[in-house]
Amino acid sequence: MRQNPERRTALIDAAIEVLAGQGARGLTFRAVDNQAGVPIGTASNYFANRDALLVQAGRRVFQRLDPGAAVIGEALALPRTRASVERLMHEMVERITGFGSGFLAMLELRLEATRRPELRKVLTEQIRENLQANIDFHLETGMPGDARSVEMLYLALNWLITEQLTLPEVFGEGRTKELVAAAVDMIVPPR
Amino acid sequence: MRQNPERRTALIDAAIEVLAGQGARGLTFRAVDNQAGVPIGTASNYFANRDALLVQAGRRVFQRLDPGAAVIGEALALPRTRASVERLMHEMVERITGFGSGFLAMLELRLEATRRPELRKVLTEQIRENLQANIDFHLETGMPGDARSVEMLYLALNWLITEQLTLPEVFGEGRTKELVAAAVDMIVPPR
DNA sequence: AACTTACCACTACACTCGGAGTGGTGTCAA
DNA sequence: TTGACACCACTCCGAGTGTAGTGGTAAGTT
Repeated sequence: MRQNPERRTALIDAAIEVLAGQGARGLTFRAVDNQAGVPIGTASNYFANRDALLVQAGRRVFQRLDPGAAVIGEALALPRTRASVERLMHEMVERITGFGSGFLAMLELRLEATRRPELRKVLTEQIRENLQANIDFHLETGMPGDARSVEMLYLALNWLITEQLTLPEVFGEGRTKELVAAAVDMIVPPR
Repeated sequence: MRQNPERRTALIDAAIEVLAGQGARGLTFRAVDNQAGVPIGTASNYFANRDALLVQAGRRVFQRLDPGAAVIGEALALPRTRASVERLMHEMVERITGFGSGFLAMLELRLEATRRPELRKVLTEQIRENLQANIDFHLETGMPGDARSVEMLYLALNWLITEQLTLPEVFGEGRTKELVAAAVDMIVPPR
């Protein structure tokens, strides 16, 4: 088992691209090697089997989807109004949509998790943490809305992103902003 | 190309189960044959190729997810209140969750649609119709809320179902009812 | 009633493809 | 000099597709 960390990360990122681009069906060691531009057989050396690759991809996706400190800092400077929440939600949707392959890979992984208990455990943990962090941040900053509001935004916006990434013509990409705004308007109480 | 319609339907339904159970990766003619309990090679005789099978599965899922006339009739007899909407939404979530393999298959198909224009066309069409029918029904019956409310419920409840079917421990299955109720409370205006 | 046509279930198989894994060699750095 | 890793070649194996072929059955025809 090889240990070069940069190379390992590069392989995992390649796996994410493969997952998004070719689906779980296309995720093979060879495909990862090709995507990463390394010689055939390399991924074999870094991951004991396909399962290990999936689990590590599962962790990595969330790591990359996380907002940076910059976004957090910016949020702290905003007034505690519904308009700010709207802005933050737009930002989040933009950010995630911008890393579309990450979100699609996560969807693929969710479906895989149906059949792989270990992967399910990892994803559940990551998502719970993520959601809880969002709730805590929201409450601590004193933005309008409670924990329930955050959960609802989580639900609505996740499917909005899913829709726009998988079947963009259902709503039309132009309606994204409008729908985000509507979600916030309905879910977050005015202040 | 064989034409026996019952058998064809049985094969497509088998394909849906395979999609849900083993993912797009596992969807092969052989797997479908096994699932349907017919001799190996049968699916080959009914579908020109894997694509055709996917597209037909795409249509079938929606056919089976459709509420029957019974549900429609029941809805018409309800008072035009938020409580009724809540009840209808519970019913819908129950119904879809009850055909979990159908919903999961649809998710798999969505992801496949990313790479298959024809499948994307079929799914987009089905979903637009479906959503529009929901909106029309809602408006015509005079239930509280407008088109926007229906879209929001669509967003939130779809992801709720996704969450419960793929990573049930994130929220816990026990919270489904509560979350549906919360969604309706926030999204549908009181009347 | 015998014949014919058509359809379909079922079987078998040839052929291809692609992946997994392994062992070996070269290379660089400690 | 030794160990770790990149790179490469090669083999084994399983799976899947598509097709050709066989037998049976039902309906229609003369």
